[in-house]
Amino acid sequence: MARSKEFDMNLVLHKAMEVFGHYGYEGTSLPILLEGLGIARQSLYDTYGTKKDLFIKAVKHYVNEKSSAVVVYLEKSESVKEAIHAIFREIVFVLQDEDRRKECFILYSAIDQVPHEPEIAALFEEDRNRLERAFYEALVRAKHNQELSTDQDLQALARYLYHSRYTLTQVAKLTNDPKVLEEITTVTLSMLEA
Amino acid sequence: MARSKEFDMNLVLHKAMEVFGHYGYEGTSLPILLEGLGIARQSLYDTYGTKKDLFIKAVKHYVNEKSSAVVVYLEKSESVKEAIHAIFREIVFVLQDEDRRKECFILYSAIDQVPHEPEIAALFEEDRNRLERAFYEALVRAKHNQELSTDQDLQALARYLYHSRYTLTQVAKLTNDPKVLEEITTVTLSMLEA
DNA sequence: CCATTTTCGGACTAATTAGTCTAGAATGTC
DNA sequence: GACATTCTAGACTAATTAGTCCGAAAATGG
Repeated sequence: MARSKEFDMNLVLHKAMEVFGHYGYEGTSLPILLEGLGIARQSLYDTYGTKKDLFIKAVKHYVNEKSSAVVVYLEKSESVKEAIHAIFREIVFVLQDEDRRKECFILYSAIDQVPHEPEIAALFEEDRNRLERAFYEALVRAKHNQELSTDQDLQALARYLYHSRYTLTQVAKLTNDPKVLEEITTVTLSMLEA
Repeated sequence: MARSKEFDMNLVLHKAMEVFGHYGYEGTSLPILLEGLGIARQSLYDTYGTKKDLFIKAVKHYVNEKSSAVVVYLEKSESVKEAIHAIFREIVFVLQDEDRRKECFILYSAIDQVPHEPEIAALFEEDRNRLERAFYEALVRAKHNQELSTDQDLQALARYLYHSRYTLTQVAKLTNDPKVLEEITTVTLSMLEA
């Protein structure tokens, strides 16, 4: 028999998120990428394919992981409002952590590639459909429960929530003040109290 | 005497916004940039300096131009609410126009460079201070006029408005549907009716 | 110990990068 | 028409780019 694979796929993908998030897709050179991943050049090509392949893998992993958690929250929670608050609390919390925030910025780099990489564009279209539906259904449920009393268009509100979550990483790029993220989130979610 | 300058600085800067906005700063190669600008290589270096110099000039021009208009709106308008609506209507309108939207995306590329280019970071810090103050003072005025009846923290609301305007370009990157921008803006500004 | 596979490191290529230089054509003022 | 300046086009450099190839070291299970 032979030597067994020793790369932890998950770990490497998370490191890739950090590197791509920090330098952007085009801004990440092979040497920088390899140093960030801690593996040799040949190992990258053997195991993950080209730089673009790895980028797409990392983006898919990030988006799917986060979005799945959001869907679970929305579907399982007793209180829809509390679920939504928890979802935003989570992303704000991560963005406030000096270390954990790093990988979030791959989202920004990924959106940057939407016009140039059809696979990335398709990924976000699917993600948007999935999450907008999840938000919408949760909002409908909350309305029926009388948990929600707003008379807003729930479809529009769902879209608003979907994009608001993602735009927090842009806000985080513009300021390091953790308070700002909280303030903005507070205002954003006050929408649910109308 | 001699031949006179023939480049229209404004025109070239706007073309630069479109190119950098489309390809991103790192994604824009010299050949692509020159073709987009419609000038020769040497003319670029003679007139605008390096690629980075031109990028920074274009970003500054874009941000200052747009933000100055916002400040004017906020200071001169009779109705603060109407001014804010007009400000958002304007950006949504531009983002809906197939041609005019192109240059808006330099904002996205610029924010991408905030962690790497101190001059860009300083520009946004100044811009944020200026606009948050302008929004805040307008909101205070509206509150005194009884035009605004919300009991939100006006400082937080000002920050929210500042970032909401900028995040619209991220939304525009994710979808071409012009209706989405309107919907999201409607929800965003419904905040003022609380 | 052996066979197999993984990993590594460095050499290598071909293309592309930003930026400089040069020579000449175009343009405007006197 | 003479002169100063701008603009262009292309050659050129030195560095960097992504990706391939090769040989040896390391590790694993039989």
